[in-house]
Amino acid sequence: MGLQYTSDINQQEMFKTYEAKFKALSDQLRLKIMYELNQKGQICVCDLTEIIGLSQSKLSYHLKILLDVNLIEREKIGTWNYYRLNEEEVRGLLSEELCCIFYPEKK
Amino acid sequence: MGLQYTSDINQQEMFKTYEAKFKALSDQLRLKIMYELNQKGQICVCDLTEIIGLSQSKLSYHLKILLDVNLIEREKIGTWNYYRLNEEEVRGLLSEELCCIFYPEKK
DNA sequence: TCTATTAATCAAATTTTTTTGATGTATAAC
DNA sequence: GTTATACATCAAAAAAATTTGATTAATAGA
Repeated sequence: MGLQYTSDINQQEMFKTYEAKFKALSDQLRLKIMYELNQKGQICVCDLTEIIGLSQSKLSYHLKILLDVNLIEREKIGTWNYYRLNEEEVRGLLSEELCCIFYPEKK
Repeated sequence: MGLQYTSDINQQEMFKTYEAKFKALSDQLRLKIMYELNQKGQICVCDLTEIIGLSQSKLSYHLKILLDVNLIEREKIGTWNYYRLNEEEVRGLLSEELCCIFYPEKK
């Protein structure tokens, strides 16, 4: 069992949190990003622009949205920023059927 | 090449489908609607306006968005339209932790 | 040092969503 | 019939998200 959200304040906070997470997922480009991160495990921005065919600033914009709601993680290595899925977060949000957009098989 | 072409099309269709579903969920009011439908099982629009405190036209607008992506179902009984969750759909999309926004216990 | 590459961020323009109030249709109640 | 309630839908206004191009800063290599 998860946490109990009995008070209206907490409930409203909870809805706000999930609103942001679902909003982050409600975009084809960002779903494609999630998919590619899942496929490749970890990618730098420079490679993602080629794979997805987005301008760099557009990609940065969408990555930030996913990062802000904790669906993906960033690691800086020298000049490059590598991104990967936050699998725990994704598993807590999405059905096993989708996890982790779109997980090839159960672990 | 034809195969690849076809699979890209399907993938794009898939992303479009999930984009719409997540977009429907990416709103506090609609999450609250989902929550109340889950709590009450089935509600008519007239009661929902009071419970959620929305104008009727606004509520109809948001219900249609959820209905269009198959997350909720409608049944007309006399003058009233009753809405309820589409549990199968919700289970196929969301984690057990959330299902069905926010399912009280596992079945 | 000078130059190229990586990538975040900003402001302006554009596009999409949401809200609001009004209207229309159907059923029910008197 | 007349009136009230239920609810979908429309068009215009308001609000929010996205795109674009430019700028900036940091690192790496010649």
